Amino acid sequence: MDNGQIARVIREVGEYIQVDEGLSFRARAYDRAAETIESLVEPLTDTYAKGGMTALMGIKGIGRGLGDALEEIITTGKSSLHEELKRALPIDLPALNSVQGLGPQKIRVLYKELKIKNLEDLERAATAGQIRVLTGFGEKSEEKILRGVEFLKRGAGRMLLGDVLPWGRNLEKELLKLKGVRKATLAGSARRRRETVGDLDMLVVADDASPVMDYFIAMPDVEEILANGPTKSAVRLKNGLQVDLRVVPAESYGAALNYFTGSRDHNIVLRQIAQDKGLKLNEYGLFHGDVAIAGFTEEGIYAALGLEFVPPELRENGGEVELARDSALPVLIGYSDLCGDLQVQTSWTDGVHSIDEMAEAAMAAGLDYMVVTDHTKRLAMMGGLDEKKIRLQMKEIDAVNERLMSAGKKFKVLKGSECDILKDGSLDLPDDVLCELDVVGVSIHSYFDLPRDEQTTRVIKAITNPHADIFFHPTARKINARPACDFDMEAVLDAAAKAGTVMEVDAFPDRLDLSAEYIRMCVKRGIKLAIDSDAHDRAHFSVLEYGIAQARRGWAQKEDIVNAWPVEKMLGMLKKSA
DNA sequence: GCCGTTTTCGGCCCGACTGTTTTCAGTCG
Repeated sequence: MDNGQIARVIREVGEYIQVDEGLSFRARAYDRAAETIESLVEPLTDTYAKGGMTALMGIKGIGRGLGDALEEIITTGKSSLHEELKRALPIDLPALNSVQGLGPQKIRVLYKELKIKNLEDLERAATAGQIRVLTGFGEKSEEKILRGVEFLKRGAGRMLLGDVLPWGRNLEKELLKLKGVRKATLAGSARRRRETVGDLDMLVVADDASPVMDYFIAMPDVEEILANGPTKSAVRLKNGLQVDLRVVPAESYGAALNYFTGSRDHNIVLRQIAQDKGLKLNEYGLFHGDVAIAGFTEEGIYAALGLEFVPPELRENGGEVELARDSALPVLIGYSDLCGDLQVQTSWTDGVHSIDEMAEAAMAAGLDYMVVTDHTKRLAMMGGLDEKKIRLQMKEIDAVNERLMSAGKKFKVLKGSECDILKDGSLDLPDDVLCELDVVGVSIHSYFDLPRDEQTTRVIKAITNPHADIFFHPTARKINARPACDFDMEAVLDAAAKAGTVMEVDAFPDRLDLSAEYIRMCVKRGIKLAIDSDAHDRAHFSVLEYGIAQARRGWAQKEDIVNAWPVEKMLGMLKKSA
């Protein structure tokens, strides 16, 4: 069992307890433990294998009781407490909990009074008007439940950051045009640049909140108004995205921004620190008694808590607060630090534009070099390049560079390949061709679901090939569409470290591959990374921003990223196989 | 259920909005 699965069991136990006895501190302890387990880098099974119960209880928030429960889950694969709670309360709790407006108390009443166990029961009872007569419910809550079930049936889940961030930025601009609006800032998980977001949180400073609210709930994209109060409103857009808006006074802007950026766990730790200092932190400021001692800016909040400013991308309670206390946070790779792009497709295969056009676009994006990495022959339907064609392309690249030079441009186009990894881990181009290339990327486009051992062997063989410089989009996942290839990442990273192979952070919004967790593992091992656009169109260089965000979430610094370096230094870092 | 440079007991993050109530519990973030 991985940490995510273990955390899910623990969280569910907490939720059953909540239905059973209300929001007790016992229930909260399970919930917090689940959060903690999710944020752990090391697999809990390894922790237990190495240090047993003592190691489990060494984790903050895990004591005797939760330690016992975890030990049972790790050794037997299930939890008797979990089973027992499910027997006593035979309901599909995760499903019912996912209905907006339904929480543990209402779920309990629905089960006790109407024997509602799942979404089907819920919808039937609501349609039959049985819910409105229960105490604590009414006509409106019954309608809300029906809308909630309807929404779930449409299956809208978390959306890609790349799909919603542009919309959020546009909303910032529109709000700033309104009279009396002084600030409009996107907060929440979008500001932390999570790869997917469940909703958008917009924070506004305005002299008068009501025109802001009027504009917000009347936007053309709004399908449903979920809440509309004097300082806080929430809407659901036609595409299913929920957007929350909050208006605060200027003196609270920093505190509110911090509060609404989260994450929840990061905030809880900050509040505990405030409490330890005899202070109180909320979205209006940091208070000593009734006196605000910070609140205008986020920087002021952190400073008053004795902490270094924590970049939003790090605020996941993954050890950042402890380092901030020691002023020891890493200096993250910056959003304008990239000098080159090591994965670019052209019209030679499945890209839209010519090498010249892509070079122009890369220059316009502020880059000094790019590597042309078209697909290889196994991808026949994309016109993958064989030995002959790639040699022709190399000549074309020489010609492009000559044209650039004679035009007085410093920009350089490098010769490369996105060389297919075959089923047995060998590469799709012969050694003598690979030798002539500046940068060889290797990647998986087939046999995604080999058995774990076989996939691990395949990947290690490919990336330890003396010609393989970079492992492109390593897990080959597509967010919300295709799961990651199953291989032993620890073993692969050990092999990469030994062979000097660079790991890629593919910046495309539906890939973002590696994930932040794996990036952090690379950083810890000293493995170098490349942040690439995987551009198939000249407009795609803009996605580099998402790759940089992902690298920042993985704690990467400029020296970890090879394409944040000048071209000679970057090339010097690659394998000397040519 | 967890935790402790005051504590092994008595705390545990905090506030807005809704709907159902007639002063507030439940939900959400």
